[in-house]
Amino acid sequence: MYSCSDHKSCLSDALHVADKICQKKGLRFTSLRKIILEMIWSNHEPSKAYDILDKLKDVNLSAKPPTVYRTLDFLLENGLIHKLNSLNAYIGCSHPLEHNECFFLFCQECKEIKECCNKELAKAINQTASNNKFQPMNITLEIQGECQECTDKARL
Amino acid sequence: MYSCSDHKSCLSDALHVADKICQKKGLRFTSLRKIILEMIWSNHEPSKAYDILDKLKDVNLSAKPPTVYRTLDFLLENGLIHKLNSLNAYIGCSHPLEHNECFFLFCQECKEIKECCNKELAKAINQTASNNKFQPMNITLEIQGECQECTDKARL
DNA sequence: AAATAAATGTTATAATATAACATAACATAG
DNA sequence: CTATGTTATGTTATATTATAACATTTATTT
Repeated sequence: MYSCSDHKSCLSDALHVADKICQKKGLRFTSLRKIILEMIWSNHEPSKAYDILDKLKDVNLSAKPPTVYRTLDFLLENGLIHKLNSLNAYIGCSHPLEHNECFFLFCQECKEIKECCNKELAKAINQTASNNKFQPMNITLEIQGECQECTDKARL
Repeated sequence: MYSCSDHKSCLSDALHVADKICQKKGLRFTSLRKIILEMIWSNHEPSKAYDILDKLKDVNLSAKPPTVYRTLDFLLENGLIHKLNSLNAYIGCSHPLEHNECFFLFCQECKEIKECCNKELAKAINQTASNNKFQPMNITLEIQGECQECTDKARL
């Protein structure tokens, strides 16, 4: 699904923005936090907590589940990653600076995730909530399906 | 959130429709399936698998996790219940006969769920997917927040 | 340099879910 | 009605995801 012409810059941008955000908020972007964010950004596929743990053990023998989950919590709280509830997995946030509701397209073929923040859609969702006299606080919208590239490939 | 004036009929309707659907599809609405669907419909709150298991043990000493999960799978496959991914919980489907995309409002105060099938919103979601050249197959939309009643109560 | 706060280490366990194989109940063809 | 195949349930074991609670280390502030 993805055509990030240069994933290296994709990754380094993410780390740079994370650093910036932490500075701004007076938070510490420790090496553990950086390493885990780096792992999550190693590709555009969602990362599983225990896969992160396994990789982390290569550099940090003493890594254990709380090591990972605490760090994921930190990254989640600060909008640097998102949790995909339908997959029990985590993905880097593609625009942590300009944030509001955002939605996910997950291709079941190539396993890649695309984050899409669409104001029209956000409006429609808020409208639905308000029609139901409901005050939305947290929205999970995850669309599973097939991306164009994979559909095309299947046709060959 | 809910004002089903008569929950007994709410429940019996659900069981009746489930029976009808199984008959139509040539499936067996066994007593285990019926009991579990009944438990899920005992209120409008999402049910957790292991809570169902605990209750089930009162009537079926030998119940074990697969007993519950297999039955949940059956009910899910046949559109009689939905899984709420953001809660790891299950809720009865309020209109299993006329089905397409449906969305959920979960009140964090009273813990009740309202299923809302809104064609406008479904259209907006499909539009977003199609803008991204994406073929949607399965949509998870779960809105957490506060319902009117709970907001009002908090104001007292 | 001491006191405080924040981050990480560590042990244990909780909560959610599935794989694999055994047995029982039901459906149906002969 | 009974042998046979199929569907459902029982059973054992284990995988996966996540958190609680307390100890230690590292950083920050006084």
